[in-house]
Amino acid sequence: MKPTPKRYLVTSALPYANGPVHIGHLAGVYIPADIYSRYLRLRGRDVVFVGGSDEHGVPITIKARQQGCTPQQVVDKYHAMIKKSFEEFGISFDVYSRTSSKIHHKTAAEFFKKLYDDGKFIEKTSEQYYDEEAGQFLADRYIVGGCPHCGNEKAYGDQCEKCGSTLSPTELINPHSAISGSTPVMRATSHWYLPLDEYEPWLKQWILEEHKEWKSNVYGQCKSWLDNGLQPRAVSRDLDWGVPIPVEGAKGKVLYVWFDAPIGYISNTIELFPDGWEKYWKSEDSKMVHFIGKDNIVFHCIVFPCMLKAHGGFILPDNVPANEFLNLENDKISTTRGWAVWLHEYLEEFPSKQDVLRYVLCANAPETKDNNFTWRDFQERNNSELVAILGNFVNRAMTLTQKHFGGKAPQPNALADIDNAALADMLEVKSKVEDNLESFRFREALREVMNLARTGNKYLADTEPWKAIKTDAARVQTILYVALQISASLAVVMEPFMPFSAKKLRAILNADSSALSWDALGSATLLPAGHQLGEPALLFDKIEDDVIDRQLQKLEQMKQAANAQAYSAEPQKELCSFDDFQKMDVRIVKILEAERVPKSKKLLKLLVDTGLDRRTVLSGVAEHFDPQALVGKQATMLINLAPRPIMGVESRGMILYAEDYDGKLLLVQPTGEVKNGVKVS
RNA sequence: CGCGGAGUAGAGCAGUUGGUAGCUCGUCGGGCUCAUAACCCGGAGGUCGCAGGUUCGAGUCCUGUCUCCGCAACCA
Repeated sequence: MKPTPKRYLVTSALPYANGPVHIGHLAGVYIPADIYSRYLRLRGRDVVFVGGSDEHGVPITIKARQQGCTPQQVVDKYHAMIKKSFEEFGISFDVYSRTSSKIHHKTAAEFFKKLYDDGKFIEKTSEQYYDEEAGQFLADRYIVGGCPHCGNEKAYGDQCEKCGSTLSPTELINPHSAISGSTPVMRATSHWYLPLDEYEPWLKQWILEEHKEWKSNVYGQCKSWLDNGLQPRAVSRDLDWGVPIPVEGAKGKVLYVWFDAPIGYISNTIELFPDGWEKYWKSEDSKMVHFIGKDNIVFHCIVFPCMLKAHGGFILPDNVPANEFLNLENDKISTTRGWAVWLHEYLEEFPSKQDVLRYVLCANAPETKDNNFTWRDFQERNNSELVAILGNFVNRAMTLTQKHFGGKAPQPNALADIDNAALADMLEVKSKVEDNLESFRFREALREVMNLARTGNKYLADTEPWKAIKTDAARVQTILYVALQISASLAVVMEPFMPFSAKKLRAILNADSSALSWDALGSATLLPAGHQLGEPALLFDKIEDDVIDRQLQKLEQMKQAANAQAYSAEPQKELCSFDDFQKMDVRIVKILEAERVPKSKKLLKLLVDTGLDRRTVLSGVAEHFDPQALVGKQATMLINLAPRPIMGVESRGMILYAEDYDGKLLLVQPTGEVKNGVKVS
């Protein structure tokens, strides 16, 4: 067992400031990080919880171009939105800053300079595509062209999404810039690289040997990268938005965001403690924990530690409890497809229900695997857990005390076994919650909180004070005293998870947080006899079906709106001659048989009657059609396309489909049945 | 055979070092009536993706296999 650290440095992934934050961000990163930080503070530990917006990188410049504003305006807008959302949800950052800040630019530049001066980088020159019209080098993703493998016209510079093959920009046929549409030219540019490969032996020792306790998803992911061998990574880019490279001859170059962003953790700590930041970052008795999502594992477990190591003098993360992803209604959360629950909108529709969402997202957090958020589950957990178990218990204890003892905690008498058992359970909750939180098992910790409320309900059901009051008021004094102690303990233990409701409960109990300290959690004297309780109120309210139905409708509408908005008819291709057209022999054919090609995801093997012969055609549409649904249908086919073997089967022609805006495929058919083999011209 | 993660009751999820399969919701039956038709007890429901193997004993370890998710442009 390691000694208790002197201080903690808790970081949470910097959200990218090109959009608002949604429930996935909250569940994966910010709620666990906040619970952890709040818990540590309650235990009196020295903790600094660092957050901030990541505001550099190409996508922000693209967004600015699209919206006709400056990148700074884009990040100003989203930074403000994101920051506000976090505040409203009680994410208790000690500092929430941004990477466009002066301090960050200075810190990141100095960090780079130190590594540069110490000779930690290697410099390489390469040829890259340059967009002369936009006046900038193009990231792979922003070069579009024909896929050399499948002929897809809209393949990206790094990958063709149609056939799935990995590409490099130079392979594209007729490449053009996604920014200006112009044809890019090759131009030489030099960049600095961080030779990650040189750190491999050290990383293997540090992670694979010394951090076997990391979560399996994190450890496994790291092991995979290390086993595959690391490559040097460019730390600079040709771009005008970011932290300028602070060396001679680097005009027009900025730090690559992956290098720049994690330094934001340091910058933001400096902003908070200009004089005292170093002890958090450079003292071996500090413990650093990074809260991130699974997509960020490589940066926080491999790249950033290498940067810190190369720089020297910094501590390394003690743990990186990365979460998996949260799905929404069985579908991947996606900004572009409009499939998300945005925090700022949630608060408009569920005012002062931050804790309900905090509760649901923590109880169902994707700690070990991707999980699913559904509005029905949200309603269910609110109604049958928060309302029926937690809120109801507190309310029972309160109303009984109100009714029989004028709202004052009664004097307890001799404790029976059942009282002692309840108090013992209550005391145990403290160590259970602590153990779980220390090892990042947040959902389990939260379950212990709810179990305490369940214990309370059972205690009341077993002791039946409403009956006992008729015969033995002295006994009821003890019972309600115990029930009130459990309520008070709940107020304490809820605090990290549901800070708003904890505060409300303290008001109901008329006790402040100094009386209800974490150290006193589980104590049988949290509310002394004679203590005057506050005004009774309900902790949580039921959520009705119609409210949930409205959310479901809204999601559906957003999705459709996003799809419709994303659609615009493609521009006309360059002119072709009548001769070119005449070369194509397009016919109406009938599909006779259809079956899936074994081992393939997308391919269907079709037998068609062309009127001339019967032949086999392959079609990459298995994800869109049930083979049987195609049998017997007429279709339009290019019959003189050069035969081509695909996965060992020769395809002789191509069936034509119309692709709707939402990606759905439709057969192209004549409006009535015609003879097989008639020409389309 | 690219790599990693995951596949456990109707649904959503736990199962830390191998030792009689759990939790929440739902469902069925009973109890209670202080409580936001809330609470408490009990029952039914799983061959732990599939097939082998190691072991006295495996959801838990090993091998093979199927399915889903993710994978260093961006994205938690």
